[in-house]
Amino acid sequence: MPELRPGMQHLFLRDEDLRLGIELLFYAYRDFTGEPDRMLAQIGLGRAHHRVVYFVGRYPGINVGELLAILRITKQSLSRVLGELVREGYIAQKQGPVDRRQRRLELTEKGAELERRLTENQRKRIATAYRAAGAGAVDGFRRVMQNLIDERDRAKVADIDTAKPPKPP
Amino acid sequence: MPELRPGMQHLFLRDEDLRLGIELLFYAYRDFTGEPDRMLAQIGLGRAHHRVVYFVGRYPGINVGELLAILRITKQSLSRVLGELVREGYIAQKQGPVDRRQRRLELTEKGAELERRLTENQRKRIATAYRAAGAGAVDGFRRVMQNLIDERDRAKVADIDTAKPPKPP
DNA sequence: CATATATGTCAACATTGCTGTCGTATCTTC
DNA sequence: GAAGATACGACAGCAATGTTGACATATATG
Repeated sequence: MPELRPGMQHLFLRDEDLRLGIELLFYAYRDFTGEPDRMLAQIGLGRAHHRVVYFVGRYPGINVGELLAILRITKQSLSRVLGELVREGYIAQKQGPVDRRQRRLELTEKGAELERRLTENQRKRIATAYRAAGAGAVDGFRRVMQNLIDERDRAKVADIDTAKPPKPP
Repeated sequence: MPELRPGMQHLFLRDEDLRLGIELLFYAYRDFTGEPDRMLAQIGLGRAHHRVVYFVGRYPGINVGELLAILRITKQSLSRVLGELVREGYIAQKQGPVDRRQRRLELTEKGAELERRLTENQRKRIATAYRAAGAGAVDGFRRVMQNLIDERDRAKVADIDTAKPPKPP
């Protein structure tokens, strides 16, 4: 490593350094989603359902448009998944209090329980990795990940220091 | 942050800290794959093709079984994607020199060119994020990501310091 | 009232995973 | 050399999740 001063602009990056980053993302994501996927399969749901349940739990009262902006899928794709979750009693819809065209989404008790089961797994994986890597590493992890995200969504993922309340964008 | 000493075992992790990690992985992966996906769509290929082309480029002469172990998909799934890549001249197969049941895979010139175009995009995104986050952050990023990966595959992603030659597992 | 916005819906299609089954070539072992 | 294991390929069918395109309805806004 040429230097260790953070903020340095002249980082010397070999092809191998960059490929390592690419591969870390591939393997980490593969394993991060593996176990929840298996749990979901047992109740006839998929990863897409997890995403919806996760973000509805994260931002209670979020509306469909905001969810679409986070997931970056078409409303038709979301509609199918969301419809199933509503029909099966995981998610409840309420008319928007100010704009009545909106559907504000919330987890039911059943939905909250599913979300806990699924996310608990990922929470544990993260916690284990954080502890194994150490607090200093966690900060670096966050900084790099933030910068991997498209600039327009970077603020959406609140940094721990600026600790914003979990509000929809 | 309670401490900054790496290797610390008593990291205090709030639910919010862990959710941030979960979300960073979601958003980063979403954006990391976005642009290559769009490029692939234009030539009638998908993300699965990118993965295959990437790892064949990374490990020239890799055989089917090794590729399956990396991708963690069934051979039937791989077969479809790999077959297309071979038929369309992106990948060449050679009989294994010692075990003739094996197919050793290699990129053709056309395949190497595709791999360059696709991966160049991700390489740039990584490089930009590394530079924005600083060299110290890069090290932390790697440590956390390594620990997110299933233990049995952790060695597969060589750490930069232990810099193993790119050899198939 | 006119227009824009938020959402839902129907239909058709592509990609990428899965299971199950069978076949062939080749290696290994007794 | 025969028997069994292994590496790979192929066919069939299915499910999840994404896409486009078109159209409908309710509500907000000017």
